Amino acid sequence: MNKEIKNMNPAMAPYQKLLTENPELTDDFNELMQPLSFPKNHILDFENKVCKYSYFIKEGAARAFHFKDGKDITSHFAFEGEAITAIDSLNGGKSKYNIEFLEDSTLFSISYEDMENLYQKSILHERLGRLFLQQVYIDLVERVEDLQFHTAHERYDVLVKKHPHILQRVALKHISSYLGITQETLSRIRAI
Amino acid sequence: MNKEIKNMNPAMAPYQKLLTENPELTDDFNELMQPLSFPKNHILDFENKVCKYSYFIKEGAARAFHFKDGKDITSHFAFEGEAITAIDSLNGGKSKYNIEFLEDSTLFSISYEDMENLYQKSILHERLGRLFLQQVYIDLVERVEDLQFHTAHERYDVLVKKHPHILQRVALKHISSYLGITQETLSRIRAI
DNA sequence: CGTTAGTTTGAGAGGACTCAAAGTCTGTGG
DNA sequence: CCACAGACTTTGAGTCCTCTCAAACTAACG
Repeated sequence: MNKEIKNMNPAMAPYQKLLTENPELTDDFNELMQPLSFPKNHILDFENKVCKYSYFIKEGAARAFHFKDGKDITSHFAFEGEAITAIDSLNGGKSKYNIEFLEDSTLFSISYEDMENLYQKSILHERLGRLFLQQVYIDLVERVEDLQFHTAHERYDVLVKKHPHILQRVALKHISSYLGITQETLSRIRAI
Repeated sequence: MNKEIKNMNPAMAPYQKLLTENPELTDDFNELMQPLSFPKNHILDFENKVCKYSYFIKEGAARAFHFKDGKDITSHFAFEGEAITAIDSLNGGKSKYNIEFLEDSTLFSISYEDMENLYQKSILHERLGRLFLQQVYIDLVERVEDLQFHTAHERYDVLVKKHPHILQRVALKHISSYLGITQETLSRIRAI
């Protein structure tokens, strides 16, 4: 959550605006966050387990992935200032996801339980949660549309344009599954 | 919002639980909702306009769609008890979506502005918004995964299994674009 | 400097697309 | 109540994109 505060720009998302206007919110979060660090390639294995934490990347990079028919499929990337979790455990069930660190990373964790307690602290805390979810929801709608009607080539172009840093920091095999295509197809797209 | 209250089941989503336990929340929403009705085929045209309302279907059905390269693409269906809006206007910008009613429909509308005011009314109101978004986010994650690595045939099977009512009430040409495939391909899948 | 992970290249198969045409359904006016 | 027009769906033929399987090349790391 720290980084967003520094990035004050006119197109700031509503949740970022709320954070800049209420620094105590960040403080409250920080109080409950546990600092952690993991080396490159470390895996948090939540498959068939209940994940009880959200992770906020301070330095480094991570991906969420699962296996489908034996194939490794990446569903999410997170870099500095971004969050990652086994999202399907958010309302208490077992997850199918794992989280792998793509670089030596430092991060903070906060348990869903602490987060729920924090939400009860004030209406502003609840609002932060709501506005944050609103933003990630809108972002995800864009991703759905991207997957729904763009060709592999178009999806790659969108990624290059919107998230160029991913290309520079993530192995192509992970990017290909994130785009919903094979490594070979991605390689051929890039060759053009 | 009304229908959810009636549907009490053990796997109730957290936001539904909150509503059943706090009927006043529903009352507050209902107070601000405007009843509306539209005939089949009626279109709410928000393309390049700012949409300021959310709609909750009481009776009937609707879809959100937009045009890509001249083609009509459905991104969302809503039936009794479900919500629909031009989602990309949620933080104030112009939309690319339209909403079409697929049956004669009665519904309620509530403006984003009223909704924001309602959220300020109490922490429970905020919480309802947060939990609702949490649920639709989780649902959307499933849809992303579905699009990301299932074949056209698998996506159709998922739809049949998870949302059989859609098949019975919506024209196949809309279902095909929702699945990200052509009408012809959908027809051939169904023929098997 | 060898081993392994990651990426590229090649050939062939299959799925989904486009364009075109033929059925089928639905609603409206006579 | 029937007939017709327009919308919707199915079927067909050919093409292109993406996949799989296989092998070669390249980079990273101990």
